[in-house]
Amino acid sequence: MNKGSTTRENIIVKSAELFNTYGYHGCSLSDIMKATQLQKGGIYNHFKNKDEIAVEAFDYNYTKVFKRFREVLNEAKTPLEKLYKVVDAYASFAEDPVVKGGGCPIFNTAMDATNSHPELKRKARLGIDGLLTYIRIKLKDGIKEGVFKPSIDVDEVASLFIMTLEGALVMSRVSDSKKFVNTAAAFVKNYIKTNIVLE
Amino acid sequence: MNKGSTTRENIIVKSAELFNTYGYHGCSLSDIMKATQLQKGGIYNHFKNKDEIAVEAFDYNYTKVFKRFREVLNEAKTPLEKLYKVVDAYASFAEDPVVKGGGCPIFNTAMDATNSHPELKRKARLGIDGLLTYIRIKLKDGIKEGVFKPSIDVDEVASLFIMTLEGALVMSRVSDSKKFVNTAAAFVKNYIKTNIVLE
Amino acid sequence: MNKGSTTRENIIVKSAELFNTYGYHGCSLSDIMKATQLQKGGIYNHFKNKDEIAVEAFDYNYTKVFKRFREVLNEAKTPLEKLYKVVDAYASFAEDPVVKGGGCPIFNTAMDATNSHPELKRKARLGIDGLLTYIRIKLKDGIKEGVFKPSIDVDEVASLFIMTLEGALVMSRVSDSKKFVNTAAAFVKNYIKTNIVLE
Amino acid sequence: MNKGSTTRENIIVKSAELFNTYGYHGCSLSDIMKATQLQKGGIYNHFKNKDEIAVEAFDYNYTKVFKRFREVLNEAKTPLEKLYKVVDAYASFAEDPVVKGGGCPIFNTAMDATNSHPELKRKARLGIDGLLTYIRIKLKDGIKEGVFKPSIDVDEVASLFIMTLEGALVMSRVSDSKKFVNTAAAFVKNYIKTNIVLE
DNA sequence: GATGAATGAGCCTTCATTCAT
DNA sequence: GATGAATGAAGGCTCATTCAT
Repeated sequence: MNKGSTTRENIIVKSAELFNTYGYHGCSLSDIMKATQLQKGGIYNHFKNKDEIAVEAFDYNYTKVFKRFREVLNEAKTPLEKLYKVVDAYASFAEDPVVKGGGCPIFNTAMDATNSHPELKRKARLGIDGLLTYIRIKLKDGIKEGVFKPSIDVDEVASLFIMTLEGALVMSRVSDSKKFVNTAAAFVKNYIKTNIVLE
Repeated sequence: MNKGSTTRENIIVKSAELFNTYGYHGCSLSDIMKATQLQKGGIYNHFKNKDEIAVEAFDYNYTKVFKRFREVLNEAKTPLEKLYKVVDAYASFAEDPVVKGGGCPIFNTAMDATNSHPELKRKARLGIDGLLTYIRIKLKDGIKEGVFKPSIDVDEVASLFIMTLEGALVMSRVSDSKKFVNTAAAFVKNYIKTNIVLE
Repeated sequence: MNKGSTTRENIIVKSAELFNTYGYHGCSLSDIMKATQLQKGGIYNHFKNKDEIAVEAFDYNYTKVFKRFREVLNEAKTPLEKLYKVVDAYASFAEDPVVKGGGCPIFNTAMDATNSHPELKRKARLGIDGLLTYIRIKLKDGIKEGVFKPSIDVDEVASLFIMTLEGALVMSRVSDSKKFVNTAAAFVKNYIKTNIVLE
Repeated sequence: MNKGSTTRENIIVKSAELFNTYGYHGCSLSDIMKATQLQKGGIYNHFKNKDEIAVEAFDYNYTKVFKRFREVLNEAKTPLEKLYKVVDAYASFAEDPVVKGGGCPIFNTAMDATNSHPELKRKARLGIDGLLTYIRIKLKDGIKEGVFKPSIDVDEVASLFIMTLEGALVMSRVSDSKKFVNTAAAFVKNYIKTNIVLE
C-alpha cells in the first residue's frame, strides 16, 4: 500500500466517522481537515468534492457493518445460531458502535439523505437492501437445511427483523439507554424461536 | 390573533416543514426566508436565533403527530379498535405525511439531533417518551376494560409497537415504497390480535 | 414637564451614558432600546436618527461637565481658589465620573469622532474651545483682580491646563489607576502657584 | 518572504491604518477587504477573527511609533538632545502621522478600547507603559551622565511628558490645528531646560 | 406618544472549491 | 502528493430605519 492510498484511506476512515456522527450537512470540510490533519489541497487531491468523500465514506461504513456481522457470526454453526448472532451483532451496535457516532450507519445515512442527497439516498436504499438480503439468505439457508419453517415469508421476516432492530437502535441512541435495543433483541429472538424454527 | 403572532406562527409552520425535510443543518435561514417570504430581520423580530425556531418547530410538529392520532382514533370505540387505529395512523404517515418531508418528525429529529444538538435531542427523547406513553395508556385502558391480557408487559409492547413502525417508516421513505410500513402494520395488528387480546 | 419631554430626556440621558462608554459605533440602537426600556418606534418618535441622538447626547454630557465645574467651584472665592477647584473637578472625573463610562465626555467624543463623524467632531472641537474659554476666563479674572501675573499667555496656560489633565485622564482610565490624574493635578496646581500667581 | 506572509503583512498594514482611523467598531471587515483587495475568505485564511487582526494591527502601529522615535533620535548625541528629539518626534505626529488617521495609535487605541475591548485595552496600557519607560530611560541616562538633576522624580516627569503631548495631540487633531502640539512641545522643552537640566 | 412588524443592507464568519507552488 | 492562498457565495445574526396600527 503506497503513501497515496494510505492518505486516501485515512480521509475515508476519518470522514466516515464524521458523516456518521454529524450527517452530511453537519460535517464540513474543515472538520475533515482537522480529523485527517490534512490541508484543503491534500484532501482535494484524492476526491473531487465533498460528495465523493461522503459516498465513499458510506461504502466504508457499509462494509464495516457487514464485517461486524461476519465477526460475530464467525463461530456460529447452525442457521439458528447464525440468526441469533445477527441479532447479537445488531445489539452490539448499542454498546460498541461500528462507527463513531453510533447507531447503524446505513440507517443513519438513510434518514440524513432521504430528502437532500439523491445519490446517498440511493446508496442507503441499496444498503438496506443489502441488510435484508443478508437476513433472507440466513433464513433460506435454514429452510434449505430443514431447521426453519418453509412456510415463512422470507421477505416479511427479514423486514421485521431489520425495522425492529433499527428502530430500537434509534430509540436507544436518543435515550442514552440500551433498554430499547435489548427489548428488540429479546423479542426478535423469541420470535425466531416461536415462529421460524421448526418445532 | 394580531399580525405579529400570525407571522410568528407562519414562520414556525414553514420552518417545521423545512426542518423535517432537511434537518437542522440542512436548512438555512435563507430557506426559511424564501418559505416565509420574509427578510432576515423580519424573522429575527420573532425569534432570537435559529435554535429557537427549530425548537418551536419541533413542538409544532410534535403536536401535529398527536393531532393525527386523535383524528384517526376519533371514531374508534373499543381499546382494540383504538390500538388498530394507532397502527393505521402510523401507516398513514407513509402516504399522507403529517409534515412535509415525510416520516415521523419526532423520529426524524431524534436522528438529526442525537449527536449535534443537545436541546433538540432532549426534546426528541421526550417526544418518543410521549409516543410510548400514548400506546401504554391505550394498552392499560384495554387491560382495565378486560379486553387485553393483564399479563402483558405494557412497556415492552409499547416499545415494540413504536420501534417496528418507526423503523418501517424510515425504510419506506428511503425506498419510496409503502411496502415496509404495510408489513409493519400488518405484523403489529396480528401481534395485537394474537398476543394482546384476551382470546 | 409633560410625558413626551420626559421620554425624550430619558433617551438622551441613557444614550449619553452609552455613547460616552462605547463610542458612536460601539453603541447600537438596540443598546439604547434596552437602556431606555423603549421600542424602536418609541425612540424614533423623538429623534429622526441615531446621529441626532448622539448630537444631543453630546450636548447633554457637555453641560454635565460644566455643571460639575460649577458645583465644585461653588464655594471658591478667590481666583486662585477657583483655579484650584477646576483642577480638583478634573481630578474628580477619575473617581466619580461625570458620565458613566468615565473620562471626560468631550475628550472622549473628540477621539471617537475625529475621523468618522464630522458633526460630532465639530461639536467636540467647540466643546474643547468651551473648556479653554472657561479656564481663560478664570485666568483673566485673576489678572483683573491683581492676583495673577498679567504677563502670562492666557491661551497657552489654558491649553496646558486642559491637555495635561485630559491626557492624564485617558492614561488613568486605561491603567485603572488614579496615579496619572493625581500627578497631573499636583503638577498643574504647583505650576499655578509658581508661574501664575503674583509672588 | 513567501506569498502567504506577504499577504498577511499587507492585511496588518492596511487594517492598522483603518483601525487607527476609525477605531475597532468603526472599521468593518469589508473596509479591510476593500483596502487589501482581498475577499473575505482570503483574509480569514490568515487570521482567525477580527480581534486577531486588531491585536496584530496594534502591535504593528506600536512598533511604528517607536520606529519614529528611533529615526528622529538618530542623530541626537547628548541626553538633552535626545529628550528634545522625543518632543520633536511627538510634535511630528501632528504634521506627518505615524499611521494614517493621525494622532498616536497607542493613545487612540487606549480611548477606543477602554470600555469595550479588554484585550486591546490591556495592550494599550502596556503600550503607554512602553512610552513611559522610554522617557524614563532617557531621563535616567541623563542623570547617569551627570547632565540631569538627580533629584527629579523620573516617573512623574515621564508621565507629565506623555500626558501633555498626548493630550495636545488629541486637541490638535480635533481642531485641525498644530497650535496645541506646538504649545505642548515648547512647554515641555522649556520645562526640561528649566527643571531637568543641571544649571 | 408608543408599539413592534418589516425591511434590506451590513455585520463577522464559515463554506466548498480551485489552483499555483 | 501536499500545501495553503485565494475565491466568492452562503452561513447566522444585527444594524439603522420606516411605518401601519
